[in-house]
Amino acid sequence: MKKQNIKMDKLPTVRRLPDYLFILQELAAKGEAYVSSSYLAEKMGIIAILVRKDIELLRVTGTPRVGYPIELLIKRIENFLGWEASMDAFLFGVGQLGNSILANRDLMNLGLRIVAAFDNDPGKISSSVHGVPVFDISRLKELMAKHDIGMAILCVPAENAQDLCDELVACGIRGIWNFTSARLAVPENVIIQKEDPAIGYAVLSARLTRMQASESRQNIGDNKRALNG
Amino acid sequence: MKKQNIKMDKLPTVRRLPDYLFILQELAAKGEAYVSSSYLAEKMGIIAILVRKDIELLRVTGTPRVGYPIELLIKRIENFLGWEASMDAFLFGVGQLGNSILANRDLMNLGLRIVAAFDNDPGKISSSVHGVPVFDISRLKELMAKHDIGMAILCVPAENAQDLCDELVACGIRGIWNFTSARLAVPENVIIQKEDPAIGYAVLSARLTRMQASESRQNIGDNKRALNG
DNA sequence: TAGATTGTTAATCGATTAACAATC
DNA sequence: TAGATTGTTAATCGATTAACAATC
Repeated sequence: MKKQNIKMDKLPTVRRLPDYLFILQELAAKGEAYVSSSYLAEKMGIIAILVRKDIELLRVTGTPRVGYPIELLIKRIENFLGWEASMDAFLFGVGQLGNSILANRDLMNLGLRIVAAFDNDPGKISSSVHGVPVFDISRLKELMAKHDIGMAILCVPAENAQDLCDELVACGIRGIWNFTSARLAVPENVIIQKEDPAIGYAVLSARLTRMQASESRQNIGDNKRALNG
Repeated sequence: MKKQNIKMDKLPTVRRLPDYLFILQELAAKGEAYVSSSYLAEKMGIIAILVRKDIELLRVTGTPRVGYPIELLIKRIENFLGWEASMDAFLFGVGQLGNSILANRDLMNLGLRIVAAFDNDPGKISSSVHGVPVFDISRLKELMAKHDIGMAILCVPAENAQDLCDELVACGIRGIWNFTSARLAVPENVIIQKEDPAIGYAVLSARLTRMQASESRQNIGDNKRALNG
């Protein structure tokens, strides 16, 4: 049971790919065939050379003065992410958070198919929440055998997360998308992706704090200038 | 209107701080006074020297053979993130996602106080959702004047996000936590933190794909060895 | 041809890791 | 004193950025 899985190569690029994909799909829908690195850069808020480097990684070559072929870019991004085929998933914990993930159309559009949800509250067992059947957690093994499940989405209370995780690992799950605040320990061959709102909150807080500090420094500077002037 | 705000310095460290904080608070609750870098490293799944570098950035010094003072670490992390005081926020869009954020106790514990929520559906206006009053969006300006709001949390449909964002900027908001899939354009002095589940999904997908590929390569290797043997 | 845009090679920058001296 | 752990300095690594040649 290790806490850390193998490091992902090219992580910054991978993190940008969904955004590229979204922009490219918009262009494709408008009937565009080619896109320049500078166009993508402007849309993404990054610089063009970085876009070209990302595209180089996707092994797509462009044409000077024309740009890069949009359909091929889309195909290569999907290939890079393993998104050519849709992925079947189970979701655990049909509370507020679980519900909001079941309702998320964006993830569906990216090929995530939540084929069943689980809860241990008998009141939540039902034939369908956002079109997904909800089962008692006791039926996990039975239903795992019936589906080819690529990942489990965890939205249960943090205190139940490790136990559930162990059960999932025992059932042979390879990917866990962890929306709980629990730090899960898993074997090396299981991949965990933790989704922690505290991180985004921390980054935003830190930037706001820095900005306010720099503004008040500037104000002091302004006052000084005013006094000097 | 620029899409990109100024780059955050020391972003990788900032992203680790909430996790440190959580571990340190657990230790403090158990009555511990000191912690070693190797203990923190093991809990976080990183190496000890990286922990020491992060702590160096927090300007906390330790004692050889004893470790680092836990209370001071906590204080310095909170200071670094601007978390000494709680932050008042408005939340926009009381759908599934908005509800799940209103229900999130972890964020409350980090000092985020959502003092009001807004929606344009009359059916959702109520005196309290998870203890937070829900107002019609028309009352935004009036209520902005009454509170010292540090950030806005956006959970509205993506197609309404830019309009709302413009209105918030006009009201003087400085920080926007964007849970919609919209790419928002704001002036340079407004900070946006986008929370995009597609990124986590992409990283997990990519790692699963890589792992499967390396495993099947290994199997081929095994077969070859078997054939050769 | 002229000019825009890609592709390549090198430089820079920042984060991580290593080595080891200092210190309790 | 011996040994564990911090603190410092340097090395490495990977991502970003710059410069410019190649190409349509």
